Amino acid sequence: MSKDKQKKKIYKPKPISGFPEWLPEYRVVEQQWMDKIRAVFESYGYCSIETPSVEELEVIAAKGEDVDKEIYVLERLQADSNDKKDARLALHFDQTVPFARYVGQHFNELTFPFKRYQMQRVWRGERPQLGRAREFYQCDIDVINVDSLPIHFDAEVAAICYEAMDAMDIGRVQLRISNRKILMGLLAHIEIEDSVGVTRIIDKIEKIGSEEVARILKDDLNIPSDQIQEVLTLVQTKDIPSIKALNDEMQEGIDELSFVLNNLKHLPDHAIVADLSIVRGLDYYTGTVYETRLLDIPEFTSSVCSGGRYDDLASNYINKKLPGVGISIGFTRLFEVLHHYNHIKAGKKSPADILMVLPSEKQRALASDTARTLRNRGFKVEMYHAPQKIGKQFSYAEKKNIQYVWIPPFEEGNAHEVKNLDSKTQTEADPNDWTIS
RNA sequence: GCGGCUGUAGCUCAGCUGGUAGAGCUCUCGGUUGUGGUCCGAGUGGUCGCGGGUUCAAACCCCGUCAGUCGCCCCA
Repeated sequence: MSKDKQKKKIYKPKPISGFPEWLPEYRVVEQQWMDKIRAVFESYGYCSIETPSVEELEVIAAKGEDVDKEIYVLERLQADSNDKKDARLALHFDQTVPFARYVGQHFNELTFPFKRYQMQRVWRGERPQLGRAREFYQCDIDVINVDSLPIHFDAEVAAICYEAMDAMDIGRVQLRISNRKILMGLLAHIEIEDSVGVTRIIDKIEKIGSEEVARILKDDLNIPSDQIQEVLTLVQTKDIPSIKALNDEMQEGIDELSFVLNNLKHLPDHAIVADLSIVRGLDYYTGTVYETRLLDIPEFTSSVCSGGRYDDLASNYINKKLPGVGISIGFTRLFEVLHHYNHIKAGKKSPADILMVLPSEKQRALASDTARTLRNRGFKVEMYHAPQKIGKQFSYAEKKNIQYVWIPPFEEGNAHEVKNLDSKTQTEADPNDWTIS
């Protein structure tokens, strides 16, 4: 062994911005949350599917040029010069598009209405910020049907997502619900052409205020003042039944939204609110739209759970009309934001219930047998890795948040003992009938 | 992709108007014989983001570059 001073070249590890990872004590919480979401989704009979991380670029890019710049494409480091260009693969940037493709592809094998959930990572090449990553988990739940889909599903998916978030102990959340037909109906009635442009500005009303919205609509889009007033008045109305429909589209939107709200009456008061300023950009949404706020973290104003209804998302892939409605829980966003504001209590660093002390090499077989007995009885038991000083073994248990330290007899004929590190009590114990008290 | 701010130990940071690096926490070991969190002691750990320039001398000044971060666009 030479004592050379020359150091090994170390590549200094650093986090990759936008690609979050967690220490064990937070990862365990992340998994618990996912389990809870899954349990709630399944309690309503939604099944799980998983699609590949990649889709053909053509499938993904179908959504429009605006998202193009956010798409990561997959490429081998040394691509052959004769690789086909038209079969490029790209990482999916949401789960709705892959879902639509999936339904189109497996149409004949699925039972409709098809209700599924999907909890996977998605990738977007954006500038990362708090609550905005480049690789993140979404928990999508959608229902899709042939020809038409009953409106009560619009209420059901909202109720499911509320229940799922409520199960995670993340404080109060509020779903804000709107129906695009109401605003679009008005815009059509007053003959505003650029509905996409208008809705995009309206979407910012809470962030920049109604005066600023009015100014932009006037200065940038040349909308007449009286029309702006009409739009702003509508968008700030909280009392849906009081709205006067100016055409069929508006009436339809009002009816649908009222129905959805009525079907969510069983939820707590703060949980659901109508908000006509929610329009969700220029998406494929055609009716109900949702956003969700964390009421206990007012500093964070972005939505943590959004979605809506779409008329025929899969029409690109199959010659059928397949309307659907769905919501996506922004899992990583939720987790990151709550972690940032210290709303997440760290979990245990180890899943083990018990640390089995290894008194000496001679007692390894005994310790190992005892551990096996306890495992067979359902306990999670970690064997200490070396016959080191007992103090060291205790401090290891302490550091890993393992509550019980099991001490096998140091000498034959003596009793086993267990110490509870929380209560500091130590008692004799039999591995065949000991229980956590 | 565009604009503001920031890059010193694993983490949080100090380092005065340029004189070749420090603290706290973490981590490792020790404070004797079979018992953890506290306390005490010691130790490991830094091409001062990277490259160039000015200077006798640069963590500090200048230029460039990269990265991070906040805001915008957009969105979960």
